[in-house]
Amino acid sequence: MTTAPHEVCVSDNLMHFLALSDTDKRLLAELEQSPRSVARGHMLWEAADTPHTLYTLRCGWAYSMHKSESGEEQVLDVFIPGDLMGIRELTFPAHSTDVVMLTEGVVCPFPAERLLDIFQQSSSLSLAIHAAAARQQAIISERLVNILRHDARARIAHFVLELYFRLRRVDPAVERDFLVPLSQGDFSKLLGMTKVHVSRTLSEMESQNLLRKTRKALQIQDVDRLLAISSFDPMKLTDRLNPALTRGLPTACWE
Amino acid sequence: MTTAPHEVCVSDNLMHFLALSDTDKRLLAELEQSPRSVARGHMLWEAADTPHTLYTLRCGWAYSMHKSESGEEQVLDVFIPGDLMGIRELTFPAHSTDVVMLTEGVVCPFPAERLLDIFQQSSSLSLAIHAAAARQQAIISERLVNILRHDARARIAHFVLELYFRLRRVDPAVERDFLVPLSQGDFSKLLGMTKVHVSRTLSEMESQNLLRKTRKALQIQDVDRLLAISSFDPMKLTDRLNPALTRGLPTACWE
DNA sequence: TGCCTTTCATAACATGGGTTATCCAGGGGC
DNA sequence: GCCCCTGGATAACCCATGTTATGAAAGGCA
Repeated sequence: MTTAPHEVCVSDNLMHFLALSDTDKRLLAELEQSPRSVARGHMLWEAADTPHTLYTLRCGWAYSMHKSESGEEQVLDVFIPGDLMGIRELTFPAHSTDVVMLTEGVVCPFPAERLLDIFQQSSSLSLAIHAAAARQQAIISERLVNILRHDARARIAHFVLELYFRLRRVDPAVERDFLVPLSQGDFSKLLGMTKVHVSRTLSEMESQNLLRKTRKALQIQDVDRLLAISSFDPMKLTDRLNPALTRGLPTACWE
Repeated sequence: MTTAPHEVCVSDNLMHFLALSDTDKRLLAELEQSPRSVARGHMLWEAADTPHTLYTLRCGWAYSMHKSESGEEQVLDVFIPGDLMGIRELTFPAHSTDVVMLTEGVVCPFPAERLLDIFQQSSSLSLAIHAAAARQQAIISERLVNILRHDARARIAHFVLELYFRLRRVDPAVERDFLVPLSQGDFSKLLGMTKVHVSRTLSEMESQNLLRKTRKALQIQDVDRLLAISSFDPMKLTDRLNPALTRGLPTACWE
C-alpha cells in the first residue's frame, strides 16, 4: 500500500551524484541547521520578493507557481523531500513565482550567501548542486516538450511517471501505489488543461487500467503502457554525471 | 530598416551582469580563441552525444531541438550572438537535443573543463555565467507558462517580443524592424502549433497592424498592444542581479 | 451531529486549432 | 532564362479540449 511520509535531507539527494566527503556533509548539515515546521498552505516566498533565502525541503511537498493578472495559476515546479528550493531564481533581483506548501512539512531556510560559500569551498558540492539544479530545469523542459507534443492522456501519463521516478529516487521504498497530495485542479495547473478535462481523462485512463488516482494517492497499474503512451524517458532524470567533468572526483556509491 | 548581422562575444553578453576585471576578460577571451565558421544547417551536437564541448555563438543564429521517435521536432532554445551554448546539458552524461545552425555563422568551441577552471578562478565570472544560464532557463519557463495559458496570437506576440528584447540587449542598434532567420515552420516548432495555424495567425496579426513577418525579417508595429496581448514581462530577462549576492562585487557599467 | 467548503463526476454545447490538400511566390543553382 | 525546392497562403472539414452548469461525495470544523 501507500507508504508513509519519509524524511529526507539534501545530502540524501546530492549523494546520488557524487560521493560526498565528510567536509561536504558537514557543509550541507550546516544548511539544514534550522528546521522549521510549516503548515499546509504556508507561503515560503512570493513573486516580487527578493531571493535572500533558500530552503531545503526535508519533509512534505510544495509547489511554485506563476499567477497572471487574470488570476490564472500555472504551476512550474513540484518539490518533494530532499529538493533544494530557490536556486532557479537565485540570481534574479526578484522572484517570479509564489512557493506554497502543499502539505504540512519541514523546511530548512538558509541565507543565499551560504551557497556562495559552498561554491568556494567544495568543487564536488558545487558540481552536485549544479547537477541538481540542471535536473530541476530538465524536468520543466521535458514537461514543455511533452505538453506541446502530446494529448491529455499522454500529458498525464508523463507527469505521473515523473512523480513516480522522482519519488523512488530519494526513497526506494516507494511502491506503485504512493501518496500524492495533488488534486485534479493541481494537475490541471501543471499540465495546462482544465480540471474538467483532467477528470474526464483520469476516468478514461482508469477504465483502461493504466492508473488510478484517488484524493490522496496514486496507483500505477501499467508502467509499460504509460511509458509507451508518454514517451517518458527516465534517463532525462539520471543521477549519472557527465564523465567529462568528473575526472579525479570520487564517484557516487552506486557505481 | 533591418540591421546587418552583428558580431558579439560572450563578454559583451556577460558584462551586462557585472563589471568584468581584465583577468575575467582574459579568461573569456581564452574561451573564444578558436573561432570557426560554420554553414547554415551545420549540427554542433546531436542528442545522445556526450557533452565535452561548449560553444559560444559569435555570429549567426542556432537552435536546439528535441526529436521524437515519430519525427516531430520541438525547438527548445533559440541562440543569438553572444549566447553560451551547452551549459544546460553540461552535467548530463548525454545531450538530449540536437543543435543546428539556423544561418551561417561563427562559433567558438571550447572543452567543458575550461568552464570548471573558470569557476575556480573567478567568482565574478561564475556568477555572471550562472546568471546567463538562469536567464536561458527563465526564457524556457516563461515560454511554458505563456504557451499553456494563451492562444495562438498571444504565443506569437510573446515570442516575438522575447526575440526583440533579447536582440536589443546585445545590440542596441536593433530597431523595430529586424532580421529573423526563422520560418513559419520554425515558429510552429517553438510554439507547439502547426505551421498552417502560424500562417493563419500571422496574417490575422498583420491585418490588425500588430506586426509583420516576411521571410527574412520581422517588423514590430505596435509594441504596447503586443505587450498587452501576451503579458510579456521584460523584467524576466533582466540584467540586474540579486543584490543579496553581489555585496562587494563590482557592479555593471550601466549602473 | 450537522454545516460548509473543497473536490470530483458528468453532461451539453462551443470553439480553437489540427489535418489535409492545393496553389502560388521566392530564391538558389545551373 | 529555366527548374526545383522550400516556404507561405488559403480553404473545408473535424476533433480534442474548453466552457458552463449541476449535483454528489469527502473532509474539516464547531
